Formats: sequence, structure tokens, C-alpha cells
Amino acid sequence: MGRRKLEIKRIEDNSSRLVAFSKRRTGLIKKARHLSVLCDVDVAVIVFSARGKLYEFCGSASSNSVAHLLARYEKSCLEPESGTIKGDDLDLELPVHECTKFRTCKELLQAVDRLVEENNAEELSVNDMTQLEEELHAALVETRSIKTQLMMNYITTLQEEEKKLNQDKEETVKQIASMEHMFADVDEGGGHDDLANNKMNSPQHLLTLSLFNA
Amino acid sequence: MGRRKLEIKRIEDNSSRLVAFSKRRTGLIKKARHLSVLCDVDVAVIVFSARGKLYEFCGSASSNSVAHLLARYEKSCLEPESGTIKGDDLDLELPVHECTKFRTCKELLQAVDRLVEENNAEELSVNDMTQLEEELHAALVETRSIKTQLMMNYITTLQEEEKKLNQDKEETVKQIASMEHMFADVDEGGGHDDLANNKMNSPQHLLTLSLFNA
DNA sequence: AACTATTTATAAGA
DNA sequence: TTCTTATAAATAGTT
Repeated sequence: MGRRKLEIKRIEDNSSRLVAFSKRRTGLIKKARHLSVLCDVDVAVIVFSARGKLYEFCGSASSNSVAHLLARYEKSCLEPESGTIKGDDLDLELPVHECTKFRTCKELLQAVDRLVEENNAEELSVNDMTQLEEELHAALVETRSIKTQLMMNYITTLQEEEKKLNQDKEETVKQIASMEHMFADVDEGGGHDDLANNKMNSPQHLLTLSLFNA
Repeated sequence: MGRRKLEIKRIEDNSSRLVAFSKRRTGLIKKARHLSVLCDVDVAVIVFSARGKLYEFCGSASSNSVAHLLARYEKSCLEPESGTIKGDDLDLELPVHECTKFRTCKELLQAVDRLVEENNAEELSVNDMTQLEEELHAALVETRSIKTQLMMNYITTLQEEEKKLNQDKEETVKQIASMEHMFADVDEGGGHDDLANNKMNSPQHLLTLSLFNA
């Protein structure tokens, strides 16, 4: 909304960033107030500047303090997936996550469709297509990079879990062993080792497979 | 920011209020994300709908430098690439043409941009990324297909032109030959064949080169 | 801090 | 509801 289009990334120029912070913080809080008043809902905004200074806003139909709303927020967080609590909700509102999560993918598809659609009507040059090709390729590379990162994170998580489980198992095996020892004292015999060993089969395999069902 | 100026007071019409809530809530969270990213600060937004449903946003500073890859394309879209052919006009209407021609490409870019932008805020699953990857790949294949078609069309056009020119030349050569014949009647000799042959040099080469300057 | 040229958000309308 | 359009609002760069 200024003289030129602004990329949404950290403003490197120190002075500009400070000015933008002042303007946008004011704007954000104004928007929050409008939302609160126009739609008669509870809104809280909390901002910490780079130097740690706190700016806050709270607009509410009921009370008017951030603390109050935060309390409600924490309560809401502690209750797992409660969402709407008031009365007989049929909850027609779609979950926030689903909506924002897939909107971009949908938009992308529509854009691509429109592009292909209009290719017949408009005369695009070979260079135009080359440019678009490069763009798509870059996006694809980026997407794969993010995907790889997600998978790596997931693998790390699973490995940690596996490690923990293996430790647990080791302990269990020891316990079983000691139990068998006790039986041996009475029963004078018997290897039930197979039972214990069967519990340790191929965790690696399971890990690999479950990765693609996440 | 709509068709008419809106008083900042509770919207009494139930339907309008709900629509406004949806739009403005989305807008507020978007603004919050922008403030967080642009100014490298921590921002939190909490909204409770009238029915008690929670919407939240939390952004801490995190870098994201994909946008600059797209800047190049954006720039090239905005600058006039092909001259208008109509006479001596200082055409004020040029932007319209350019705009319609590149709208779809621009939209695609914005969609991709938004996607990457939201990756930090939302937790996307590996499957989400796989889906996007497939979509991008499909778009890329389609783009290349269209590009190839454009190139084939262009080649066909050039070949036809070449054929026509060759026919013209043949005729010209014949004319020259007949003229030389006339001279020969007077001059009694002389080969000026080189002159005629020089006009026929390597049309294939020129075709291949000009293809990439279209 | 005030000024605008532009971009962005969004109220209505289709 | 979703998409489009006209208009209001926000704001980036400038003075």
C-alpha cells in the first residue's frame, strides 16, 4: 500500500524497519479495534518490539483487559479441541487450520488452470513460456526442499522415539530375564528366550513404511 | 475499504456481520504476519468469535528469502517487452495490453509466493507438500508442452515464409538469367552467376538463430 | 511529521 | 457461497 510493492521479508534497512514498525503496529491495532467493534467479538493483540517493549490491545464485548482474555485463551488451550462450548453447537464454521492450510494449494491450481485456459486466447511468446517454466521449476525445487526438511524432522522424531522404545525394551528384557531366573530356581530348567526376542523385530522397517502414511 | 464508507460501530445485520468477521479476521492475521516478518518482531493475535470459537496467530521472527527469486519475474512482467506496431502513437493504452497478457503468470506467482509465505506459519504435512509438488510438476509439464507447440507453430510459419521466399528467388534468378541472356546477345559473353547465387545463402541458419530472439 | 502515489483490504453486487 | 468490482484505507518512499 505504498509507493512500491513490498516483499514480505525482514526490512533490512534499520531506519525503514523502525518506521514501518511504528506505522504497521498502529495499523494492526486499529484493525483489531475495528474487528472487535464491527463484529462484536473479543480480540487481543500483543506485540513485543525488537528491544522488548510491549504494545498491547484488547477489545472485548465483555471485559476489556488483555489479562482477562489471556486467561480465557489459556483455558481454551487446556481444554483439548473444545472449540465452541456454548449450547447446542452444530458448528458450521470450518476449522481454521483446514481453511488456511489448503487455500494456497487451491489458489495455485486455479491460477494454473486459468493460465492454460487463456493460452489459447492470448498470444504468449516462447520467451514468456520459458520464463514461466523457470518460475515453476524454482517453485518446485523450493517445494521439494521444504518437503525434504519436513521428512528429515519427522525421521529425527521417529528415531528418538525408537531409541526410547529400545531402551524400554532392554529394560523389559532384563526384567523378563530375571523373572526367568526366578522360575529357573523353582522349575530347574527352560529357555523362554524366543518370547523376549520376538518383541524386538525390525523397527527399521516399520519406520520406513510409516513415513509415507503420515 | 468497500463500496461505501463504514461507520465503526457494531454491524447490526447478522449476515453482513458474519461475512465481515470472516474477511476482517483473515485480514488482521495477515497483517500480523506481515508486521512480524517485515519488522522482525514477535506478534500474537487472539480472537474469540461470538460463538466462542478461537482463532489465533503467533509469529516470531524467522527468515524467508524465496520472494526475491520471484522479483525478477515480476519485474520483467511489468516492463514493456514488445513494441506496439501502430504508427506514431505515444500509446497510453499499452499498460492494458501488457496487463491482460501477463495477468495469469502474475497470479500464479502470487499464489506460489503466498504458499511459501505461509509455510512458516502453518504446519504443513509431508503429504501436503507431495500434493503441491505434483501440481507444480503437472503445471510445468503443461507449460513445456505449450512452449513446444508455440515453437512448432513458429517453425512452421518460418518454413512457409522460407518456401515463399525461395519461390520468389527462383523467379528472380530466372529473370536475371533471361536478362543475362539479353546481355549475352549484345555482350557476347560473361558469367555473372556469382551475383545471383550470393542471394541464396543459408536461410536455415537464420531460421534457427531467430527462433530464440522472438 | 506531512505528503501522495500505489498497493491492499473489503463492502456490495453478481 | 464464491467471484468480481468499485471504493475506502493503509502505507512506502519522499520532502
